[in-house]
Amino acid sequence: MSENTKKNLQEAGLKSTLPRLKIMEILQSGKHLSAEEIYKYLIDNSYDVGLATVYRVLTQFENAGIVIKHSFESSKSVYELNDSDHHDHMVCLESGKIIEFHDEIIESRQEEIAKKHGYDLIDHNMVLYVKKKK
Amino acid sequence: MSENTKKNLQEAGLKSTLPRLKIMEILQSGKHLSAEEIYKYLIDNSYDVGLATVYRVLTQFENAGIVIKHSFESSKSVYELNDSDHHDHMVCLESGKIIEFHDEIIESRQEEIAKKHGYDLIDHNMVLYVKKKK
DNA sequence: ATGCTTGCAAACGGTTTGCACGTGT
DNA sequence: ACACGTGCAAACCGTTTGCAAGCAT
Repeated sequence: MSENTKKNLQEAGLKSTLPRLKIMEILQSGKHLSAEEIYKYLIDNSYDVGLATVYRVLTQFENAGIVIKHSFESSKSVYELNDSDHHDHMVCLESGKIIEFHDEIIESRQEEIAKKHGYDLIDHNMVLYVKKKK
Repeated sequence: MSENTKKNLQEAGLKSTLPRLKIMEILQSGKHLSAEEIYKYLIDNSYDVGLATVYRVLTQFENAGIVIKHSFESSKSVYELNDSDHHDHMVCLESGKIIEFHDEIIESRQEEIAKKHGYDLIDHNMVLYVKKKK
C-alpha cells in the first residue's frame, strides 16, 4: 500500500517525502479531518511536522485531486481522501457526526436546473444539517 | 417603509439606531453583500460607521432571523435579507453572478434522505457552481 | 548537484472583543 | 437615568508566506 501511495504522489509530480506519506496514511482512515487535527495526530505520535507543512501538503493534494476540502462549519476546513465516487454530506447538529450519501435524483435535478438557466453545472456543494429523529 | 423597519427592529429587541436602519436599507437591494461592501457603501455615502459595528449588526440580524449569512467563497461571508421564502444559489465561476432558485423535488428528496438515515432535516446548504453554456 | 520541501516565525485577512464614550427610550 | 449601542484599536484564529536549512532524485 505504501508503494502505491508513493507512486500516486510521483504521478502527481510530488516527491514522496515522509510528511506527505504520513499525511496520506492518516487520510486513509476515511475521516474528515482538519489540518490541525492531522498536525496534532502527527505530533502525538512523535512525528515532528510543522503545521505549515500540513497545510501545504493538503493544498497540494487538493490541487492534485487527491483530497477534497470542505467547510462544514464556517471557520475551519476539513479534508477527506477523494475516493473519486462522489458523495454529499449530512452533519448531525448534536453529535457532529458526518454521514455520507449519494442521490442520483438530486444530482440529475441539479444538472437540469443549471441547464434551465443557461449554465453548465461544474460542481456543487450540498450539506444537510440534521438531528437524530426522536 | 422605514417605519416598518423600525418596528421590525424593535420586535427583535433591537433599538432602532441609525447604523441599523442604514444597514437594513442597504440590504433591501436584494443583493448578496459582504460586511466590507456594506461598510464601504456607508462610508462612500458619507455615513461614518465602524466596520465592527457592521459586523455586530449583521450578527444580530442573523440571530434575529432578519438576514441569512452565506459563505460562497471560502474566505468572506455575504449576507442577504431573509425574505422567508427559501431559495438556494447558483454561482457563476466566471462572472461571480449569483442566481437564486428553488426546487421542490430536491427539497423533498433531502427530507427523505435524512429520514432514511434516521434523522430530521433541520437545515441545508446547497450551492451550484456553474459556467455560462457555450 | 539541483531544485523541490521543510520548519520556523512573521504576516495575513476576515472577524471579534475590551473599553470608554455616545445615544435611544 | 439607564441600559444598550458605538467607534477605535488591539486581539483573534485559521491559513499563507519568506527565508534559510534539509532532503529526494
